[in-house]
Amino acid sequence: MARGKIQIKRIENSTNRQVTYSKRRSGLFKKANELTVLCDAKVSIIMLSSTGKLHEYISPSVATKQLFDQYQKTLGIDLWSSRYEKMQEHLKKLKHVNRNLRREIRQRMGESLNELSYEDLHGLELDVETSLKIIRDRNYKVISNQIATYKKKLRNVEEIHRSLIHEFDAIGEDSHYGLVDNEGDYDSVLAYSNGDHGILALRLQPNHHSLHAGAGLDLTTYALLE
Amino acid sequence: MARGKIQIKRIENSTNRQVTYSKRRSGLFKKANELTVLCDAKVSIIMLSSTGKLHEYISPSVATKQLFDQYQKTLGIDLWSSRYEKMQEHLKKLKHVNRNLRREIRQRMGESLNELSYEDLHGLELDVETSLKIIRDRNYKVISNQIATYKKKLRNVEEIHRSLIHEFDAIGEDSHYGLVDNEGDYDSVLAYSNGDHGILALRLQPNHHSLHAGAGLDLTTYALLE
DNA sequence: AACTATTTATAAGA
DNA sequence: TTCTTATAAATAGTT
Repeated sequence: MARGKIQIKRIENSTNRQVTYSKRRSGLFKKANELTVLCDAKVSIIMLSSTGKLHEYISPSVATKQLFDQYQKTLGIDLWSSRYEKMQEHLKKLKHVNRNLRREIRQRMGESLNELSYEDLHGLELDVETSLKIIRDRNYKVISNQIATYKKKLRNVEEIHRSLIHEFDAIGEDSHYGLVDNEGDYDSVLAYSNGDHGILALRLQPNHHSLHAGAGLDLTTYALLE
Repeated sequence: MARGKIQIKRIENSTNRQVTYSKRRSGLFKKANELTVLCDAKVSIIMLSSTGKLHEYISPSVATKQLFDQYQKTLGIDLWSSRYEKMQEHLKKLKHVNRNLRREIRQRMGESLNELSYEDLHGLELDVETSLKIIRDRNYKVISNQIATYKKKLRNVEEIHRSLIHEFDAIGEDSHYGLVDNEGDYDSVLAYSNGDHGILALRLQPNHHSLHAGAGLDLTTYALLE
């Protein structure tokens, strides 16, 4: 545009290209700024040079995001926002659900009961009662399974023990005392397994025990099983 | 730039502003295109006029999104994606929390107990027992408050009734029979209020009642109160 | 980065 | 809007 007309085509000389890029870029930005001021417009320019460098112009008082938002809104293009909004909705719903879940737990724990009507409060009581019953049954089953396993193990060991004694007697040896010590251990295991009669009773009449008595019994049982 | 210099400041005349916007816009786009070709650059221009109209220039062979992606990548600027990622993280966390909350509720209801260790199962039992106790106490309190209110109301009515009878007796009239019928209603209300002795007993020894007996009692009480 | 001859953009008017 | 045109501004090539 001066000292000779140029063809609008790629400048092959890399240095020249760089220089022209720099000059024209500032020219473009200046024009953009004038336009912004003169016409009260919002302008965003993003440029990437052939060498990968990035430059941008953005009208004063306009956030790039804001302009892009309007851009999308105007063109109806899904750049990101529709996905973004869907996510936001999803988030909102999840938060709401979580709030409700928390409230339900709190109420099942006996908090925030003021919010409940008579009917709901009563329903909650029945519900928690049922739940407790189920949990107790489960607990009983787990414990009695354990005990059954121990009993079975015990019977096996006793069997082996008896056959060993039988063998020893048949041979007529006197290495007997060492085994008597072990027999003491078997007895204590037997004592544990006898404990389940009490638990069985608990199950058959679970509601005749006070809460703490029941809890205490279970605690003891656990201690025995470990 | 011709036929007189102008100040770079907002053009107040709306028509002139529009015209200038249009002219300069095409000028800017032309320059942008020249820059694109001459320097092998990628350019995106987005403009919003003061009237809200949007125009854009985008270098041939460059998708806007692609350019924005590079823009973000190059500058590391949070256009959307970092916020998007944060949201996604947030969502993930919420979902996780949600899952846990649901599991807790299920377990408090006696489901999915397989996942629990002995200790946890036992802890859960104790926990639900405690919760049930709290809920029962609360239930009792609500009910007894209601009963107290009814009693108070009843006393008022009785008071009025007595004074009425008194007045009638003093006057020596014989409009007595009609009131006897009403007295029957008062008695039945009295019967309700006496029901709370049973609930009091429940509270004092709440664990001596079977679950279903307790529930039944509460149901009856509600029926009476309604 | 500065200069400047020339091209280009454009303000005002039609 | 578009065209015209006098003039301001941009800039290619040079230093």
